Amino acid sequence: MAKPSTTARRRTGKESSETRSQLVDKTERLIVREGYAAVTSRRVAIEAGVTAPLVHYYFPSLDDLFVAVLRRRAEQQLERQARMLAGDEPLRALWNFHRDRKSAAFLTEFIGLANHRKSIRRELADYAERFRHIEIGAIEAAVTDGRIDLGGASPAAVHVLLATSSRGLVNEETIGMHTGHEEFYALVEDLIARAERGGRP
Amino acid sequence: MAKPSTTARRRTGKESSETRSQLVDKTERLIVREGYAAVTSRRVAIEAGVTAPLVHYYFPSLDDLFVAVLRRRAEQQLERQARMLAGDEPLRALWNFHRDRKSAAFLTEFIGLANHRKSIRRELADYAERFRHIEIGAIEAAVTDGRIDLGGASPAAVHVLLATSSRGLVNEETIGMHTGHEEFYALVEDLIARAERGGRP
DNA sequence: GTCTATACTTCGATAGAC
DNA sequence: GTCTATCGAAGTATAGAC
Repeated sequence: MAKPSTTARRRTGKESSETRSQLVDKTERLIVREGYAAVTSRRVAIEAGVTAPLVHYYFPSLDDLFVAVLRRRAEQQLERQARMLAGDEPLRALWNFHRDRKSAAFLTEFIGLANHRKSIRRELADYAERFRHIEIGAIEAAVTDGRIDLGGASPAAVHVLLATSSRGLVNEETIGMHTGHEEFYALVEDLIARAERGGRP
Repeated sequence: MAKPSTTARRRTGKESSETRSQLVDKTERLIVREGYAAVTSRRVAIEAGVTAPLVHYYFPSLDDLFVAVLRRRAEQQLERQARMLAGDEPLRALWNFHRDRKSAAFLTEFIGLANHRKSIRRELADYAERFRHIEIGAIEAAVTDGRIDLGGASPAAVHVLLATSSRGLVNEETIGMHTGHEEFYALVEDLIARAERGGRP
């Protein structure tokens, strides 16, 4: 992959532009379906039915485009997350939230991107920490209210368990792995059911 | 990234070649340090101190190079795995084995690669399933022998938990996330200690 | 077995017309 | 706001000399 430049530009499209929004749409699709390496200004342009220079008009560098995709998706997910956590069963809600295939694929690609692009790493880590703090807070609140009982386990630890394993499972399924998955799902179901009916073993 | 060709070649370097081995070495390093997107025939050639066409002499396409790297690493890991599982504490051994930063980074990159390259997907899934079956077998044997007690949990489920969460934790650490990690490590330590001293809660 | 030379493609990005 | 035209760099891969 060629090195992106860091030069500033004079003209840049407005955030409110419909075309700009379309470019972000198509890029997000491309990332989820074919991976971040499939994202080139030419390819995005074709998908959106415009020309490559127009992509650079809105996003001077490809990193700017990646960051825009990340921000939009993260803000949407923060809203979904808030609705999700409003319910009465935070553990089950979280588990289903993280098991979403598109979310897992999206996050996997951005972790890969972040591994060698500093500007994306900072942005991704900030968002991911925000999500985590909110979700841990929801679990803690449910424990305090007596709605769930983790049997003494730390809410933070339980959250890390659900978040990392769900992503891992989806990754494995994507490449065709299945061994142990059914058993693991049963284990998580059991843990959630146990916590939500009061923590008796 | 440009499309690799699938054309066959007439001449190809021998597996025993020292140069070939160096190319696989440098590529592995590159993948772990900078990600699979950093692997190009020119870049690998520079790292190994040879010319780009020589890379194509040994590996007609870049996919062939990736597969060679995967196979060599997997075979080395199968040997390490066997030594690891020969000990008396299979759960702790597995946990440390999977927590290895290089292994986690390597696997993360290949999962990303496998998501959009069929030949690599098959190869990776086959190896990963081999690893998993062997490790589940070791856990099952320890349960049967009475060396550990999982409290009724499935060995397969426990293995999936350790394997996926360890990889996820390393990924998160790499981009600078830490929230909940300490608590999660404590949780896993507790689970392992409990299982290895006989399963009492 | 290794290298030079090179064909050909695609990339990110820019200038400037419309 | 969108386009055509284009630059220079980098990509995969091959042919053929040594």
